[in-house]
Parts: sequence; structure tokens; C-alpha cells
Amino acid sequence: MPKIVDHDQRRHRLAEAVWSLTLRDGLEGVTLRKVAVEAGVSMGQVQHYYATREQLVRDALDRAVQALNARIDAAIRATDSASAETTLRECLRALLSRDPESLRLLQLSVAVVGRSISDPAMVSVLAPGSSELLEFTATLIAAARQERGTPPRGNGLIDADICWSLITSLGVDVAVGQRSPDDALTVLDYHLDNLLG
Amino acid sequence: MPKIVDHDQRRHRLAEAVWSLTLRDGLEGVTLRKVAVEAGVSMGQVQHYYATREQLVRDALDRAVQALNARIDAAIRATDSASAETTLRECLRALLSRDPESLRLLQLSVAVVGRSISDPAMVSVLAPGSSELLEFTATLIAAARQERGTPPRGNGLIDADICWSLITSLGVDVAVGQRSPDDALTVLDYHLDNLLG
DNA sequence: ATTTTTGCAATGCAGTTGCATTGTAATAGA
DNA sequence: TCTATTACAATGCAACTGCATTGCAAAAAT
Repeated sequence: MPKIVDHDQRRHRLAEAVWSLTLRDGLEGVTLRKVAVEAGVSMGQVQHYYATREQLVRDALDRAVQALNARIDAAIRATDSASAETTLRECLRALLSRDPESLRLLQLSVAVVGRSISDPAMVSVLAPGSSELLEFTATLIAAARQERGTPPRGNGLIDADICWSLITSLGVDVAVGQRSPDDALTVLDYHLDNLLG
Repeated sequence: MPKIVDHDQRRHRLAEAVWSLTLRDGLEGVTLRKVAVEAGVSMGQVQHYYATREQLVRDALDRAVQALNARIDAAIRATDSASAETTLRECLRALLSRDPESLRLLQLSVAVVGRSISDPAMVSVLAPGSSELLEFTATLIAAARQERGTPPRGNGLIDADICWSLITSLGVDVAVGQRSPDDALTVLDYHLDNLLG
């Protein structure tokens, strides 16, 4: 069997093109022809890897959210041996990274949220409600409070929920340019200081 | 001069049609012809009131955000004589109203956010960053803490900022159907109880 | 009663869209 | 070497798009 190419690499290139077009022209500005030009390939190649435009867009946005989640996981693993409080801070800060690529992914995730109001299938792409992450965060919060000598309080899962909801909202503000990353970090630190006593 | 009609009423009808189409088909599914059909008017009438499709969509989304803000204001005014804590709770709860029309407006606002990542002009439509509202909320928080006999603490403006960021995030979750209104209210109440001591 | 301005309605049109179809170069297996 | 399969490339097409244009009925102003 002939001419074996790396399918995943091709799809990734196309997804990158979709990302750029989405950020520049919006999701409705993503057309097969523009994607082909942006990726520097023929339109035939786009069709070869995706049967329909909808599948193309969905896979591209899916990859964006996955990539952002991977960055959060990486942030967690990067502070593996540190204190619980450091790990907690860093993994929440991951969403507010000043790295331009993270900002891109964050903006794309916002686009996914916007689309999900009319396309329920898009909701499944979003993973912030994953209960494992919430439980892990709750564990971190409890450990960090213990490190500070603060007694346990209330419902740790809700505390974790609030943390992620807060940085999600701050992340959206940063993504649309309505809040500076520095300001967002200030708000996050303020909240964590209160939370950890 | 002849045949005077209520321009604002006509535009409102068209905006309603844009809303329905946006929630059903997404922003990219809003076409002049579909808006005309949905509103039960001719395409000529749509063109008569809006020079371009872009102006039509922008005005419709603008009206949605304005309507949602009006509901928040109404919630504040409705509890005018109540305690600060009640006013605070109710005005934050306004975003999470179980009223279907509020949910519609909330979903449309989410669509605006999604669009604003590729259309910076859309950001101006969003008003959550209005400093007056933040200051007012900070005042409410301080008053509510005093009612409870809790001493002042930290930065009231940031506390207010966190409150609005939190309900914004909860509101998005509710809008996309990833969280029930009841769950969102539970989280909000938990946060307020911690905040007010 | 006539005119003139307003508020549409209807149609036309060029451009763009997603997708189907067809053709073809390259290469792995026989 | 032959062949079958993969990976595209090129083109075609019907449907739809936003917008321009034109026509026309109703009513306020004269």
C-alpha cells in the first residue's frame, strides 16, 4: 500500500489554519478555500481529510481545547514536587499564561463556548466540568490550608468549583482583551489568599 | 410627510427574529432572508431598516445585552428597601434567573462574547466592566458585612469584581446547559456566605 | 386634487459557498 | 514489472449569499 503520510500531522496543519482564520475572521469566516490557502495546500487536500466543513471546524476546535487542557496538565506536572499551594497557584495561573500561544488557545476556547449555545454537540468539547479535576483541586486546597495551619472549612468541592469558575471568567476577560493578565493574576491571588486563610 | 411608523418597534421585531435564529442556527445562520421569514416581513423591509447585515446583527446583539443589563437594574430597584445583603443576593441572582426570557438573553450574551474574539468592536457591547456597578456592589458588600457584624476586610472592589466574575462564569455554564440554575445558586450562596463572614 | 415623501415589495445579479466528480502522480505489495 | 491503492489536484455545479435597483401604494402637505 502506497504513499503513507502522517494523517495526524496533516490534520494538525489544517487545524492551525482554521485557528488563524477563526481568530481573524470568526467562525463564519472559515471556508474550505480560505483554509486551503492559509494552510498552503489545495482545497482537494482539505476535502480529503474532512468530509464536511462541519467536521473540519469541529476537529480544529476540539484540538484547541485539548491543547489548552494539556497545558494545564503540564503546569500541574511541572510543579510536582513543590508545595500544595504552589501547585494550586500555578495550575490556576496556567489559564492566564502570558504566552501568546496559550492566549490563542484561550480565545479559541471562548469561540467554542460561543458556538455551543446554538450547537449543543460543542458542549462536549468543553471539559472544565470534569469531576476529577475538581476533586484534585479540592485536595490541593485542603493541603494548602493545612500548610498554612488554617483549619478546614465548608465544602472543599465548592471551593474548587469557585476557583475554576473564577479563573474561567478571568480567562474570558483576558481573551477578549477586557482585562490585562496582570489584573487577572491580582484578582486570583487575592481570592486564593482569602481562601487559604 | 407620510405614513409614519414606529421605527424602534420594527427594529425590535427584526432583532427578535435575529435572536431566535442565532439561538437555533448560530450567528452564521443569520441571513437576511431567514430574518425576514422569521419576522414575518419581506426582505425589503429588513433592508429598509438596516443598510447591511452587519448592522442588523450588531444592533440585535446590542439590544440583547442592553435588555439583560436592564433586568439586572430592575432586580436592584425591586429590592430597594430591603437589607443590603438581600439586594446583593438578588442583583447577583438576576443573571441566573430561571425565567426563560432571561436565559435567552444570557445565551445571546454568550454569543456576543464568542464573537468578540474576532470582532473587537463587539467588546464595547459588553458592559460587565462598568466601574459604577463594581463600586455599587462593593458598597453593598461592605453594608452587608456591617449588617452581619463582620469587620471590614481586604479590598472591597476586588471582592465585588470576584462576585461578578463568579456569577458571569456560572451564568455561562447555565447558558450552555452544563450547569443547572439550582447548582449555580448553591455555589453563589456558598461564596456569599464566606464573603460576608 | 395634486404632489411629494415615506415605507416598503419584488426582482435581479454577481460573487461565494460546500460538496461531488473526475483525473492523475506516486508508491507499496504481488 | 505490474497492479492496486493512496493521496491528492482540478474543475464543475447548484444553491445561496448580501446588496442594488426598481416599482409602487399610502398618506401628509400643499
